[in-house]
Amino acid sequence: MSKNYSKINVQDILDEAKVSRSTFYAHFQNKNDLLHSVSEDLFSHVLSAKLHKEAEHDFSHSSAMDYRSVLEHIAWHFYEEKELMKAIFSSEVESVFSDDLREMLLPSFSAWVAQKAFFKQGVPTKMQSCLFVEGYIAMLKHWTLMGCISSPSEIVSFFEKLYC
Amino acid sequence: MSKNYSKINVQDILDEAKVSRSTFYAHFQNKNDLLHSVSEDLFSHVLSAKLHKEAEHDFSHSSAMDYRSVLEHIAWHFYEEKELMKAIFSSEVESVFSDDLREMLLPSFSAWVAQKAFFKQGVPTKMQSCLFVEGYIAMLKHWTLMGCISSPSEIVSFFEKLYC
DNA sequence: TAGTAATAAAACAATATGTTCGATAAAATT
DNA sequence: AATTTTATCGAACATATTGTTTTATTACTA
Repeated sequence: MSKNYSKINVQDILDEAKVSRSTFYAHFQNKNDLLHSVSEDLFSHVLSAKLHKEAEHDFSHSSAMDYRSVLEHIAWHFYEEKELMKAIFSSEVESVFSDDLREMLLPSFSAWVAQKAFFKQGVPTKMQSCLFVEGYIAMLKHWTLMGCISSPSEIVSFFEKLYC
Repeated sequence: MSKNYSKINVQDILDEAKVSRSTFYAHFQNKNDLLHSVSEDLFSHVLSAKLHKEAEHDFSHSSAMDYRSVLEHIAWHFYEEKELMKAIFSSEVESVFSDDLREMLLPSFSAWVAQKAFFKQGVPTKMQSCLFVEGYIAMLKHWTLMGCISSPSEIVSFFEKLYC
């Protein structure tokens, strides 16, 4: 954690993971590719139709259309991996990760805006979806960088107070 | 504008600007340094104490504490340089530029939150400042990438409707 | 145990970054 | 007008990073 994250190269990752250069490139095309697979691991199941019971937290009874459950679910994953999330958000790969996150979240937020869960009169719908997504990502980032002081549930409450 | 902006290197900039390698490095330390100076050019005067009359738009009578004037003033600059802004927001240097913008805006937003211009009960003050800044940057980015369809004044109205 | 898959180490090519130096042209100073 | 200072250029150079390839070795598995 001591080095400037914006200057980490492939070799640093290899040294840290004690993996050889050739092995790395057998599995990933490049640095970003590695990050995408981390995103995948983190979020592949979050927005899937059936949210099954998990050891740490139970979201099995919530519908995918229930924005509060979804947002809290995501926040829980950040909480569970807070060291990794902090490292990612502090680094230059932050933008790639945020892109993945944005892509995953936008369809849901669009639906929530359309269903008036979030909606503000007189502002273009598409703009609202985009900005609410950005807002939630910004909130996760700020929360993570501050050391995840509040609980995931409080984070969603803050979000509601700010944007609803 | 045809090339993928996320993969522009120093040589591309030199070719485009018809400037030699050695001349570039005589003026800038690296690619980011160039971008910082672009940011500087764009915003150095925006939050300065005396806003003087400009040809295109007159903000000379607005106080620096008047958030609406400041936000609209910034939006005007984006509007005037919309092609450049779009290029920047489409590229990998976007995060560096956004950092500059954030750094410039945060003190003002902190003040506005403290003065209750924006303020939401029950949310940490620091979090509010950060998220309002991010929100405004996200709005400028979205607006720019969509081709600056609305006017700067409307943008600020949208912002107020979403966040006040 | 024999065969398959994963990893390692090292050499390699390709690309990008940043520096240095001597020559040339433009601008400013006297 | 002559001189000095400044800005630019082109080219060569060192260095760092990326990604590929090859061969050898380890570890799993049928």
